[in-house]
Parts: sequence; structure tokens; C-alpha cells
Amino acid sequence: MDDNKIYNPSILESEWYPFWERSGYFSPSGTGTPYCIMLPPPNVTGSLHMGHAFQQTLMDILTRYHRMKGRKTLWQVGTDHAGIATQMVVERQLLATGQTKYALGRDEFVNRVWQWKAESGGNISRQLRRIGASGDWSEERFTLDEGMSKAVSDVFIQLYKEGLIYRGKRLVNWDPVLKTAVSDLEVENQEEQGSLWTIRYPFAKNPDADAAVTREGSDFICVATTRPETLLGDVAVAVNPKDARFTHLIGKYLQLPLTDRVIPIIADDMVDPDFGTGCVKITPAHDFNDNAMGQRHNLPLINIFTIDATLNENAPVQYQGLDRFIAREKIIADLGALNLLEKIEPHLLKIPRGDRSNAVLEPLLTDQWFVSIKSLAEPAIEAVKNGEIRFVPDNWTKTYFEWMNNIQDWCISRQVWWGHRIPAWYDDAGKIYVGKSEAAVRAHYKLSLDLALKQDEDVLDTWFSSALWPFSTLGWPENTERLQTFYPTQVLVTGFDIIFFWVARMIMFGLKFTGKIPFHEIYIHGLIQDQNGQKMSKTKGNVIDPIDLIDGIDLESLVKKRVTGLMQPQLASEIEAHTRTQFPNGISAYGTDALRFTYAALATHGRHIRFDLRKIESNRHFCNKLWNAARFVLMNTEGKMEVLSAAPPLSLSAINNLSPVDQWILSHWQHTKALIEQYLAEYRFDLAAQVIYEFTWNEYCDWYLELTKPILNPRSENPNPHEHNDVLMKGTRHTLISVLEELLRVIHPFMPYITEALWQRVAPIAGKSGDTIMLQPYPEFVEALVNTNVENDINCIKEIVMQIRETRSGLGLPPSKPLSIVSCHGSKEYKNCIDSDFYQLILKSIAKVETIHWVPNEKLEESVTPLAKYFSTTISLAGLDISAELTRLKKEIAKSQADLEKINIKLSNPGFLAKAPADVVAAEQKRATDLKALMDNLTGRLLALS
RNA sequence: GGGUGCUUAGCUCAGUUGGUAGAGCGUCGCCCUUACAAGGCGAAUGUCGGGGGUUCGAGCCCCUCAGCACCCACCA
Repeated sequence: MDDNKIYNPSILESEWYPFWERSGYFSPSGTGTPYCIMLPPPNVTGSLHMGHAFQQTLMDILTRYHRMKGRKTLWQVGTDHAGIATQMVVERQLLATGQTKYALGRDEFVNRVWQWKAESGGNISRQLRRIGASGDWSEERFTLDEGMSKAVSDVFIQLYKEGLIYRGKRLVNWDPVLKTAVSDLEVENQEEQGSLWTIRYPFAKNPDADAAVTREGSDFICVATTRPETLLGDVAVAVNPKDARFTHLIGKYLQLPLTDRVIPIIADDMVDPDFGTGCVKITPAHDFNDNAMGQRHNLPLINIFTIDATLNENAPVQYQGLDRFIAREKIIADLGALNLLEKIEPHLLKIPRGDRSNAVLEPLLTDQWFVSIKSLAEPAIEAVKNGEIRFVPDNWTKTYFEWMNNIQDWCISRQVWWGHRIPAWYDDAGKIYVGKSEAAVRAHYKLSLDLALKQDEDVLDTWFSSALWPFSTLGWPENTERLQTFYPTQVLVTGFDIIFFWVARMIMFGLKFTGKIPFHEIYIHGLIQDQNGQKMSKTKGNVIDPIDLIDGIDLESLVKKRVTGLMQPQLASEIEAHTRTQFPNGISAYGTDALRFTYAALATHGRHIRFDLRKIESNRHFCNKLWNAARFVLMNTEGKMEVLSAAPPLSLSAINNLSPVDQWILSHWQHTKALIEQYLAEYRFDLAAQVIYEFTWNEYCDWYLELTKPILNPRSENPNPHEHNDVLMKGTRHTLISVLEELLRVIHPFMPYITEALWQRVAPIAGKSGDTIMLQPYPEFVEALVNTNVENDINCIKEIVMQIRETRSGLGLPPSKPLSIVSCHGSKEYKNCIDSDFYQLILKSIAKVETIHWVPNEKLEESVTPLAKYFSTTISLAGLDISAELTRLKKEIAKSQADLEKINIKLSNPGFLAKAPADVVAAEQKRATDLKALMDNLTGRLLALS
């Protein structure tokens, strides 16, 4: 560090991170019990957002903490190929130059994606480093690496052989824009305003000869639908068998409008008689419910859509080639013209959209690969049920069970080009051969070389390879040393949004292929939102880039960043306006440490986290406070004392020679360390951060450093036996430096840069050697340094000082005004403190009083003026403005009165006296006595002043 | 329809097994006291969403209502 008064984070960051990485400190070392965390791999070509930075900070805190605890620690980093997402980015780039992937062809397109990965793939890793992440970069992995691909292929082949992967023509969620199937999880159902059309289906003349008889005055029945265009694929109309209005029609036939088809009226319990008209059109090829019903009733499937959701050859010729929504308009118009449209009502409905493309998805019959999931789910449910795997906070367990108990087969094939190619080959007859390669397949199935084989065109869902991440990154299927050492991993740190996508699947695949759980604990953190509780998104224009919080950004750059590359450019002006309002001066540079500490403080066990700049600002102040506290300590130790001998900081006999304030801070510090470790064990980063903040600022700086000043800087006047005391001074210097040195180590996992920079200068004086703080042991609780008596003494001193300050402030007494204080009725502890020469020194210095001495209550002279709870003064208050103090006293009397009444009611309650624990009763009684005394005192003060 | 959260000071949030309601920021005074004005000292501020219950005692446990948010699900 330099001697600058102002802490400057950017210098520290650029200095220390490269040093750590270069020195290999991030790689596992030592012989301790292994500790491993897997980084949820971010998209390789993505960029770091708040959620990443938050999550990675928490992982880095755990990693650095356990590394310092002496465990052989690995934070496995890497990136995900993110099939659809990455492909879309490259497609968009192509589109900008007027090209399409089809024109390029598959191989060339995939080359382009690799090229893009090469260009931008390092971006997210670089950003991760800016956060201070101590991941093992030397073993970075990518889901499309050779090793990972082998793992994927092995898993696929084994599951296929066991019949747990199968191929079938099924109704799947189809994205007509991306032209691929997606899994159920990738569907986002959004409530949107639509219409409910009621359509007349005329009774058929044929083949049912008696149709005319059953009509009973009506020529048609009415069917309500939100998707009129699927009418062309209808194969039946269903009614509820218990619905008396229609029972006589079951088995009759209807003429399907706009077509030449005749369809039956069938009965099915699933029909809700109260919805719409009570008659449902059944389109088994384009609706999941209808599909199920179709199977129950053996109905045919008529697919009317192509893969981009235009109408195909199964539709009447006038509709063929039309987009589904154009066709809808035309069909409505045509039905109207035929007088077959009963009515149109506005209707709120759930529209399924793709989570990537936002396109309206279409249930479509296609050939796809599926994982039969039930048998994999059972052991995964059991592992959580029996406590082998634990969710933190544990309420997520229920969410997990809900989903796992109702899990559906997983559609794993995607009709995109970027990803793991499915290891399956087909001959001309369509027979499937699954194996590692074409050669392996030929060998295994003994196929002749002239049999033409063609590999499946599809790739696997990105999450398929992600599911293997905890063991494939460690070398599986090879039984590597890394795998043996670090698997199962300790904890998975992730958001609740991917419990189903990722967490559940890792558990299933981990158990299936390694026979072991992938991790012991799952820490689920909340999701970061903006200061208004809105999700951060490009579209909303409320994204804050964590790097901008570290380095700062001017307003114009921020605006530019937010409005460029928008999917909906019309939002730009609004985004610009609110950005200018919210950040009139841009964002200032807060530094990585302040950002990290803020993330830790925000990591409550709640579900949503609002990010507010005020918090990071106060944490930058905290860094500055620590910085300056260290300057103070260095100023008083560097070159002024011999270097301390090695740990433990002080021998027991030496402790007894320390001044009470030194003994106090050492004692207080022990509790603090214990608390921080307890909170870290409970994943309460927020509480740990709070304890660090409070100890550092409120105890170490506000009290301890102030209390050391009279010892370190003796005044020439008013000699006191404890001033100019070399033994005390030496002890204080030792304590100052050794507590600071430990404090830096304790804070290091949270704020790595500032602690490293300060430690480098502090450590040598404190007798510590080492190249880096990050490999030093984490300070531990030392029972022998706990001293309850001295803690009580200092609490008395603090109380006295605070009362004197309060009095000064209340009476408007300037600090320069000498104050004579006479103790009137403090307890025995107070008497002891007042009588002590050492504490006299402290009080005179800190509270700036001239004289202070103990006087028994009964000997109080009449001339003194009661000033505070335990104190009276002999100085004249004439000329002071006491009106504010009088008001305050009256208010306090009223409050004490009210409190006292409440306690008296409690104490006069026989139930309370009989049933409450004795210590609680005693405490209340003491409180009553104290309050009574306080009231007397307050009243006395009021009288004396007025 | 099922499930899960949330509601505490002006704002953002803590509150561990029930036992005197807390922090940061903001506000209001007084201080440039030689580590820090990104600072120090002091002060004000809450019928803990409403109602009911259990208990000697409820912010915390139970029931209920209201508002907000999210997740899952086959209402055309």
C-alpha cells in the first residue's frame, strides 16, 4: 500500500490478481481434506451479468475460506457451449451480412461458431477474473471439449443400451422460428389477451343416415376454441358423458367446416361442461390434451403444419402455404361467410413461448429422442429424502420433490447444428445403430461396408452435457485422480431458476453413472433484481454490468450500452430517459472488494434481492475505513516496535501485562471470529458480512483505536501513572498489529484485494511470513483470550463515555468546556472503573472531562446537578440553552413511565411469576428496579435544570 | 387448480430455540479532535399487513382474511 488517505481499488486489483494466478495459488494444494465447488458453466460467448457476479462471489468466498482452512481446494471453472443460445447469436451475425446458415451449410456454419467462440470465448473468463475469482484456470473445461464429448457419448450409449433413451414420433413443443424441438422446461407460458371463437359444426348428412332425426331442430352444434386454425386438423368433437344436453348426440357425426371430412361426436370425462359450449374440438396432432384423448379413443392424427408452422398439404388447398396466423384470419372470415361463426369473445389465455426465441410454440408431431426418466428420478428423490443431499435453505426440498414426483420424459434432441451430435446412425431402411462412431457401429453390429449409414442430424440438449458437469470435468469416464479426490463435490451454489434444468439432472446422472451423489449440499441463492424489484433485462434497459460497478462508467457510455443491440429498438428512448434520470452522473467506480462485500451482504436466504447502489457505496466507505484504520496502525507500529515472534500472538503471561483495552479487543475478537465461521457454515454470507462490518467499524475503529490513543500518544499535562508507560505502549502496539493482521485474514475471502495489499505490509510487523495472504491459515477462536471481566469493565467505560457525550450534546456543551463529573450511584462495577487510574486516564482523554470520582449516593452534595444516569456535575450550567434537554427529559420520563407500567403489569401477573423461568422473572424485576431508579434520576435532573 | 415465498423505521432489508424491536442509507443537530469529511459525536423515527387463537408472554407458533411475487399444471 502507499500512504494515500484515500483507498484506490483499481491499483490493487491490477497488481494482485495476476500475481496470484501466475503463482499458481488457485490450483489445489496441500494434503487437507478435499473441498470442491463446480462453477455452473456460463455460456462460452456470453458476458458477465449481475447474477453471475453475485453467484461467483459467493463461490469464491467459500473457496478462499476453505483453502485458508487448509483444505485441498478446487474451484472447477469452465464454460458451456449453450447450443441454441450461441447458435442464435452467430445466426444473427450472419443475417447482418445478408447470409443464412442454410446457404453456408452445416460444416461451415459450425466452423463459424467455433470461430466466434475463439474470438469472444475468453471474455467471460476475463470478467470472472475481475471479480477476483480464484478458480483453477489451469484446468478450465468447455462442454464441447474432447473429454466432455466422450463422456456425453458414453452416457448416451449406455442409456440407449439400457432402454432408457428411446426415439419416437411424439407430440413435442416445437419452435417454428428456431425450427427445433424444445423440452417442457424451455416453454414459458405467458398470459395473453386472445379470443374465444364459437364455431358452428353442422351435422353430417352422411354416413349417418339418421342424423336428420337427431338434430331436434338444430342444424349444428357449437364448439368454442382459442385456435380456430387447428380446426382443419380436427378428428372429433368431445362432450362430457354426464352432460345431459349432449348425451343423445354421442356417436353422431358432424361435417367439419371448410373441409370435406366428417367427424364423430365422442364422450370423454375430461370435457368440462361449464367451459365454452361444453363441446370441444379434438385435434390430436396439435394439442397435448387432444393427443391424450385421441389415444384413448383411437382417433387418427392429422398434422396440418410444416416445421415453420405454415399449413401443409393436409389442409384444404386454399390454405396451404399460409402462416398459421394468416390462416386463422382467413378461416374466421370464411366461417363468417358461411354463417358458421356463432360469436367471438375476448379471452385471456396462456400462450406457450420459447424461452430463447419468444416465438409461439406449436405442439408438433416429430421424431425425437427421449430419456425415460422415471427410473433415474427415483434414486435422486431418495438421495434428498434420506439427507445425503441437503438443500440450503431447505424449503427448496419441497419444490424439488414436487417436480421430481411428477417428472416427464425428457426430450433431448434438438434440430440445431451447434452441440453434441447424437451418436446414432441409420441405414436406408431406417434401422438405428447407436455407438461411439460409424466405425464402432459397423464393427459392433457387423455391418458390411457397402451398407450406407447416415448419422442422425440432431444434437443433444445443452443440459444433457451440463448434467454430467460435476464428474465429466474431473475426467470421467476415466477414473482419474482428480475424480477420486474431488468427487463428490461439497456444495453446488446456484439459483432456484435452474433446479429442474440442471440440479435435478446432475443428481440423476451423477447417481446413475458414478453411483455417488454429485454434491452434498445445494445452496440456493436469490435472484438479483434492480432497485425497483424488476428483473434485470436488456429489454427493460435496467441492466447493470458488474464490471461497470467496479470500474465506473460515464452516463453517455452507459446510455449507449443500454440502447444498442435492442431486439425492440422502439424502446430506446424510454430506456435512455430513465437511465439519465437514475444515473445523472453515470456510475462511479466502487472497486471489486466493495462489490463483493455488497454481494455477500445481500445474500440473505430470501428469494429476491434488490440491488441498490446505496449499499455498494456504503461498502466502498467500509473499504476506505479499513484502509485508514490500517494506516493508523502502521503509523503507530512500523519502525516503532520489534517484530513480533511467531503465532500465537502472545503468551498467556504477556496477555496479563496488556492494558485492559487490549485485553478487551482480543476477547471481543474471539467471539467475532467464532460467529463469522458459524455463519459461513450456515451459508449466511449476509450475517457474516454484517458481523465483519460491525466489528471492524464499531468496535475496532470506533472504540479500540480511540481507546489506544491515550496510551500511544501521552499528553504532557496531567500526568497519569499509565501514561508514558513503555510496557503498556508496547503491548498496545502488539495488539493493534496482531488483531489487524488476523482481521485481514478473516476478511480476505470477502475482500481479497484490499486485504492482500494491507497484509503485505502488516504481516512482517506482526511476525507473519508468506508470499500471500490467500494461503495463510484462517484465524481461529482462541479460548484463552476470552476475558469476561475485562469485557464487562470496558462495557462500563463505554456506557460512561456515551452518557457524557449524550449530556454534552443535549446541553450544547462545547467539547472545549471542561467538565467536572461526580459519580452518584453507579453499581459496584462502575465504582471499580472510576477508581482505577487506568480508566481515569481513558475517561479523561476520550470523554474530555477534567476530574471524575466516585461518591456514594448518600454523600452527594446538594450543590451538584444531576447530568445523566449515573453522573452529576459541579460546574455551572448558567447561560446554557437547556430547553431541548428539558423536552428530551420529559419525553424520556414518559417513555420510562410507560415501560415501567408494562413491566409492573407483567410482574403482578401470577401466571408470569409461576410459569416463566426464574431468570426471566429476575431479569424483569431488575429491569423494574432500574427503571424506577432511572425515573428518579430523570425527575431529579428535570428539577435541577428547571 | 396445486405449490412456494413475501408484507418490520421515509427507502432497502436483518431479526437464529417465543422473553426489553435492529442495521445500512436518508433526515435533524453539533464537530475540519493529528487513521479516515468516503469521517466523528449525538438525536428523531415502527399499534412488526388486518383479524382471531395457543401461551404467563407472540415480529417469531397455529388458523383466517387481504395485498404482492414466483413456480408447476391438460381448462378447449
